[in-house]
Amino acid sequence: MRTGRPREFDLDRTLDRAVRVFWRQGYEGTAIADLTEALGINRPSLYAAFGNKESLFRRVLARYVEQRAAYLDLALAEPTARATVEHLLLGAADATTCRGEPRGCLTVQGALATGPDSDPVRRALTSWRRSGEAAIRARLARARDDGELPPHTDPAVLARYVCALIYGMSVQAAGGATRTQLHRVVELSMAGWDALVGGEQPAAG
Amino acid sequence: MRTGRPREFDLDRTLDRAVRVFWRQGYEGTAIADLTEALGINRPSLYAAFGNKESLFRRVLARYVEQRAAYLDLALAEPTARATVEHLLLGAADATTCRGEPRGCLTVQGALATGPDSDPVRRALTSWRRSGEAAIRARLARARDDGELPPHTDPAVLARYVCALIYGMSVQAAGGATRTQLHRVVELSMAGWDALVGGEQPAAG
DNA sequence: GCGATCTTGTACTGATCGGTATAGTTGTGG
DNA sequence: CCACAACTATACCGATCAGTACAAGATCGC
Repeated sequence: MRTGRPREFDLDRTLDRAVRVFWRQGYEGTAIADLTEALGINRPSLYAAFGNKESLFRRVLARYVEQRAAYLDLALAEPTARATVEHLLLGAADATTCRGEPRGCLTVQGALATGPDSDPVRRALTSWRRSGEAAIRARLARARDDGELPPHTDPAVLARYVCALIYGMSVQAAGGATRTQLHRVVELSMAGWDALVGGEQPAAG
Repeated sequence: MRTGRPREFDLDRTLDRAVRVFWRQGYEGTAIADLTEALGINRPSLYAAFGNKESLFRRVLARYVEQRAAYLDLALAEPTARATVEHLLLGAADATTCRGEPRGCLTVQGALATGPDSDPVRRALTSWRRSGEAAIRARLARARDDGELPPHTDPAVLARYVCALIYGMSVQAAGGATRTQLHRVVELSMAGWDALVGGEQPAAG
């Protein structure tokens, strides 16, 4: 049995609040004082529960990815490449424009350009984005191998194109773009997909 | 005639160095000590020449836009909407992947998510991006009115789509994407444009 | 109740933040 | 040669930074 004085705050609930602070202000723009105030706990409690600022941010990132970027895995599980891409774009548009939550994407705006001290955090975000791109590329490669996409398509280029749209919409969301506006961008992108890849059905023979 | 001891450093040359520091580290990630070291001047000289950190950043932004984002005006002056869009995308791909210079775009990564203290700077960048989008939208609206684009096209959506690609490529460049990789994305995007808008020629009827 | 163990709040650390006072230096105009 | 103006360099300001020492408070096993 765990002895000692019990913690007076809920770990997950507190972590969720920390997610929003880092999401809104970025890693370097967030001071420990901002966190203790938003979390309603004292400094030593924060350090005891989450370690230093960087390790807290990494836990925040993990929770953000698990909750807010869950659409990624769902999208990859879609039966077709087209559905995957549409799910990705719509998921990004929605996740970056949630009412009552910060605009944009933590993995983009959390630490895009930083001073040397924050380099490890910046690299962690970059690494996460790259792994996401790799997963999308693998999914598109499978679609091509299955004959769903034309054999001449380059999954790497396609994945980078899709991710560029996702990151770009995230930047626009951070700048105040509405969900409706981003949905229009997604519609346009999917129309382009259909025009380029050849409609909603694979080649009929 | 200007009397007094002459300045020992070149203003423009020093400003160019400041551009690179803010470009690489972002607004909040840049300390005055970083600047004085990179610029080779003392703290009071910096303040006398450029004012405080925020006003220096605004001058840096103006110079960056004038030099590194010059492709924007050139693109808008292209004779066709297609040439404009291609110029924009290629210009962004090139400007964010210059050898020997920071990767990405200052107007995106300079202050995408910040603490409250840096809010004015963040808003200034957002405002600049929005004005760029508006200019592109106006150019595309003109193309539609001239009959170059189908009458049902929505210039606002199209402009947001193009800007999303630009910002997205900028994020990817900041994450280490190469110029060649981004050029492939541009090629794909332009193929989509042609497939969607209907080829390189306006309707012949 | 007692000691062990953990969390709490307060108060503090050295370092760094943006910004400046001040004195010394180097030039120009008369 | 002198008075003045602008720049340079050092050294400093209060505030804030991330991180912690320490003592009081709370809960467990015994």
